[in-house]
Amino acid sequence: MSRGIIAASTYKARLPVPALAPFYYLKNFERVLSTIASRYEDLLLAHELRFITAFQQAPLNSRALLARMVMRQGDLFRASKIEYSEIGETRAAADPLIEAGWVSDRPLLDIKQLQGLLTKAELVRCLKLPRRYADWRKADLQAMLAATFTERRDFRDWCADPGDLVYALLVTPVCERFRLLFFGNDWQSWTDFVTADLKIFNFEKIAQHAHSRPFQTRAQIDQFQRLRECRELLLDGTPYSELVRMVPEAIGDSDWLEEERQKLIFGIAREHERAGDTQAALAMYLRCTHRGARTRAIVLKSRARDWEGTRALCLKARANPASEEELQRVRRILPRVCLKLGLPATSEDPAPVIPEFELVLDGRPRARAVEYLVRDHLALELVDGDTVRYVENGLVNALFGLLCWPAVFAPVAGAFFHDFHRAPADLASGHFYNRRKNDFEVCFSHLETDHYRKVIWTVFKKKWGIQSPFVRWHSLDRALLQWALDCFPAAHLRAWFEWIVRDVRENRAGFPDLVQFWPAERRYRLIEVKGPGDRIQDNQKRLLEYCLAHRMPVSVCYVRWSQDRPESRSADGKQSRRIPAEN
DNA sequence: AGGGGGTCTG
DNA sequence: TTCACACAATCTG
DNA sequence: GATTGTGTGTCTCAGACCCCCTGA
Ligand SMILES: [Mn+2]
Ligand SMILES: [Mn+2]
Repeated sequence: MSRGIIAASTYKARLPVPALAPFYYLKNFERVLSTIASRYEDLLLAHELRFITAFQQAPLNSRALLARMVMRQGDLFRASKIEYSEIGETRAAADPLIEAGWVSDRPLLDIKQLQGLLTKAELVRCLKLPRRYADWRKADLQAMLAATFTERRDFRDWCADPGDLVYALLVTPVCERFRLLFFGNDWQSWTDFVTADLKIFNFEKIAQHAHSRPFQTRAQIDQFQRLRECRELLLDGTPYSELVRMVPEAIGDSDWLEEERQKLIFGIAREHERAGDTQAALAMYLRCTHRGARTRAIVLKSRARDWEGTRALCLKARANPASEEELQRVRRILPRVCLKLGLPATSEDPAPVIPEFELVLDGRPRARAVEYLVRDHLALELVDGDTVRYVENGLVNALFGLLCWPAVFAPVAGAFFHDFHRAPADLASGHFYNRRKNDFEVCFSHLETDHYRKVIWTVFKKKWGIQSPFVRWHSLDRALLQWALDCFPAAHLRAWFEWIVRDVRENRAGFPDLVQFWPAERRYRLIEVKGPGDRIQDNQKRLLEYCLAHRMPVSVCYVRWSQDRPESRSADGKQSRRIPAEN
């Protein structure tokens, strides 16, 4: 084989790989540092300030290397994998950031760290192992090597490769804290800069003056980190007595931190419950303000056969329900409890009857999601099969997100911290709607005239592709939107939207699987598909009942496979409630 | 050699 | 920091 | 029937790369 052929066969045609500008990471890290320095001027500790100052005074290449390491995953990097354009071509003989101990260019690596840096083939070559080890599975190789090599060595002492070295990032604690100060959470990372700059994700632009800082005091920062530790301990199955002592005291000066704290307490109570320690769980639930805590307390009390206590809690919950779910569960539990106590069951309106019909389909079960089969079956008889769509929550959420775009991204204090928000920070907080009531009123008022169609189309075109918690762009197209605007009455839109803002977290999900449009008649219906063995979920039931109360055309389609025997479901009185599949 | 799963990349 | 589904196990009346 | 918990498939940004498996 000639060299040319080898070269041609090993050459990988590189599709347009996005390239980052020279010193890309440095520029962004400097932006971050100056943001943090000015925003947290009053809160930074001496060693954090010292780091910032030392960084800013270091020479270009030195800064670029550190910035590159901070903003990428991991804390060990092979020099040969870092492009010159990222950090510059030459390195100073004496690097002040290395001398200060922020970075090391000769870290001692154990065999496992070395293995993380090299492929299996490279590892075998570097360690001068017999060629046959390259055929071992990597896990076996790792076990064998761990037993053979127990010492830590500099990379250049492990490998005879003179051209390469390894850098280690040693300031991880400070950088992790800066990440927290910048993003206000611990799930976002510096890679958001990259994905945003490459236009992989587009974020709504929030005016700088509307940005706030997530932490107002040093104590809040410490409390957040404490909560994070507790969450990790909880996952590790730490003894609860120890864990409970770790939980911070009530946080009076930050709503969202206190909510995080309550969420942690709820999680700990949940673990108590699972471990069978009902007493402790109940006590924690009763003191916990996290959504759902009171519901759990009701369940535990009724399980303990404390009927009086259960009833008292139920009545309290019914008078002031924390959520639709709580109300639903109280409605189910309270009659049973009253029965136990010999009290007359409080009269409730009977649950509305959800229209349903049955569809008998051929074909193998499980071949494809049953929703698609029903969609295609319904589409068969239509001129335009596209008018039946499998949308689930996507469509109504998108309409809501488009009409209410200005409210969702309203510059509320404490909602936006940086340029990478998919949603305001308090979206799921329970205060979300109240803090934007006026903005939502403006948006909803468009529904009183035909104006809302224009508003939705305008936002659709103007904001296309921008991340939103309610709009998933790839599941939207113009035809779908057009039919939705033609066929959904404004009153129905308003009812759905009010349902969503009532409890964003809980009520944005549960919409039926399919939507069918009759554009000529400006008519629609929603269909929840249920395969055999699938029953209506609680949140679907709540939404369907709400829709029925607003006289919307919703129904449930029960699917039966043609080779199966008819279910008893169709044998009893329910048959009469069926509505035909057509119309 | 080729496919699938997982991870990293920009 | 998904959501919905399929299925199993358990308890209750 | 109610309830809870489990696993799974779907979504993730697409493509390159690594590792492992299968089967000629
Ligand atoms: Mn569904
Ligand atoms: Mn369904």
